Amino acid sequence: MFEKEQQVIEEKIQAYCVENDIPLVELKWQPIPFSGEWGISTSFFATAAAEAKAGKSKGLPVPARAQEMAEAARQFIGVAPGISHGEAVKGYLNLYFSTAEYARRVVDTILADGPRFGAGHPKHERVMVEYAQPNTHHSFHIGHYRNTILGESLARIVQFAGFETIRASYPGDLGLGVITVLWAYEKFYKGQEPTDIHERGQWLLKIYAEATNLLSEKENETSAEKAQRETYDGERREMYRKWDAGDPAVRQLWLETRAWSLEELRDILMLMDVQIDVWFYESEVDEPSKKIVDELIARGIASDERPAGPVIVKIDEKLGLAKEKYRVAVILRSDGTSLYLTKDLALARDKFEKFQANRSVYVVDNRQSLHFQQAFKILELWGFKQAEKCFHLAYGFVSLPEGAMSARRGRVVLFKEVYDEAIQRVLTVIAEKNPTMAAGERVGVAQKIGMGALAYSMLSVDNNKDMVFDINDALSFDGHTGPYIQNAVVRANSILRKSKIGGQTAETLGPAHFDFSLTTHEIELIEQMSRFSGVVQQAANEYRPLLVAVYAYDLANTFHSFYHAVPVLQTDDETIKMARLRLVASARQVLTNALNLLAISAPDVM
RNA sequence: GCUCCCGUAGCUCAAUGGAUAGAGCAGCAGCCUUCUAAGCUGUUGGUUGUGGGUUCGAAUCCCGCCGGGGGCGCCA
Repeated sequence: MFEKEQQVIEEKIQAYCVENDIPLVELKWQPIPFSGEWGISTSFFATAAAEAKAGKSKGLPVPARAQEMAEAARQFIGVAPGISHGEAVKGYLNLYFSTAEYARRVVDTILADGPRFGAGHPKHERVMVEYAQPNTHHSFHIGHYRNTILGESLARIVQFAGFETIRASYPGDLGLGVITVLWAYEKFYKGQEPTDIHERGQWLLKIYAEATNLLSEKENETSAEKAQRETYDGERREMYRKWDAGDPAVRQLWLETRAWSLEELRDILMLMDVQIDVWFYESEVDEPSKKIVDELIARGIASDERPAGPVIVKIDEKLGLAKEKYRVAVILRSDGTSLYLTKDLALARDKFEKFQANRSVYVVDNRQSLHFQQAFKILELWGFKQAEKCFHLAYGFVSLPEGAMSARRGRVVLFKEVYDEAIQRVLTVIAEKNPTMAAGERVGVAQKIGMGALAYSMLSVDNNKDMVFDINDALSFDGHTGPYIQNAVVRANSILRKSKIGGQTAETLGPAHFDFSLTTHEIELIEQMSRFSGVVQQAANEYRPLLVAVYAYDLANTFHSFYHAVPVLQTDDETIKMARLRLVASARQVLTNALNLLAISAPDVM
């Protein structure tokens, strides 16, 4: 936020080094990492080490020489604009800001920029983020939720950082699993249909689990049971064949039941405040993907082993690798039908060519790492330049305390169940903690808090870590949680609500003066808020919503401490009161902006 | 066999080459006639799985080993 001042100082340090024949390596600035102190610092270790290597050192150990340089640089810089004083400590040069001036500038900027505070400059680059890829004919479970909240948060962060952003969903509407549901529905449940959107979606999952059970080989099964099972399987295969041949009745049934799943999905996305820009369906890239296979065969990249075997790409061999790494990938079944991998080839191309993406991020769990490595390598072999702009953002999969989730066995935790439970639990807490809250307001508040708790529990764990979903942890409202951060916003609100002065609010009152003795709580608050845009950029560059989640918590923590220790409305001095009111309004704004990047909104009261 | 991910306080997790490895939960001791106690303050708790290496400096990078999980020719 203070680029100009920083640049002036950098130039001075560079001048100092030139004058003294010091090979300056880098100037990496970081905030002074001590709470309640405000400024920037840089170390001289790298430069001192470089000097020693170049044989220019005077025989001093690196740390001592770094300290010497820091001290000399401090003296050389002397008086710099915006800097109150400097100090050289343990090889670091610490420069402290002129508090009053910066405090005012930070607060004024936040209140002027409002919801845009922290946003990056336009990057003139378009990023497509693909997430929310549940299979149809199943129901949306808590693993899909991790995927979706991660993708949505990433999309918001990338967009806020200044990239043009396209949100893409890719439901799996094809394959044996889907056909299994169609078969069982037609055979056992035809004509039935629950009316509620969620009941209907969940019912399909139940049918799937039942059907899988009927079709699985049992231990000690009798010959009659075996015959029964094989008959069923034959019927299912026949259903698949009909689908592939475009049989109107089967296609009609497929579209109808698919719509049930998609309606449920859209309803959940609405609850999550997710708006998808582009819907891809596996069924739509099915045909185009087969054409790519033909081309790969024609160009000798793929080997066609039909009819005895499938169409394969021997990736390691093509790359001339000695050890097996990308293996052999099957890109077309021997019967000519496409696979998941086949379709991803066509989809990748469409993303860049039809939607003019410059980068393509796939938010998919880490069990599919090999799949994407293969897909990207095949694209590369095919000569598709943008293959290098494809990035698989892998995240650890979600399991349950009793083991992995399994749709087949019906052992899943559905998102909707957790959502309903969340609201019930929050309503209980409201009844206990805020009994005066208006009845009509409670459900809306409960939704925000419940969703905040859930979202934060997912986003506050780094994406590459596997996670065991425990509903009690996920719906905790104390400590390191979403509601803790929401509560900071609510407390700020409460102060501001009571602060109205002649119809004016803290935002509309003019600039406040901070030239009084600030407490460490105030300094820390201002320091953290000034770092927000840097956090956004880093999170966008590294595709890591976690960084924003951590930031939001730290800021809320600082605000809670401030709230407890520093009086605002009870301050007698009007100047200080104004300044603090604007500080509170700023904190509320930055917290709100950060929460928004996590797809969390704070209620007005809680 | 090959390959990917993980291992940090009793538990769940931060810190990804820099200053004193930090939070939450659990435990202990305090704080509501004072802007919302879903909060605040204090405190207990660490040989960062292990052995080497690189570096002025390693939880972080490299190699080996141990432990856990995932993936590997016609599932998605």
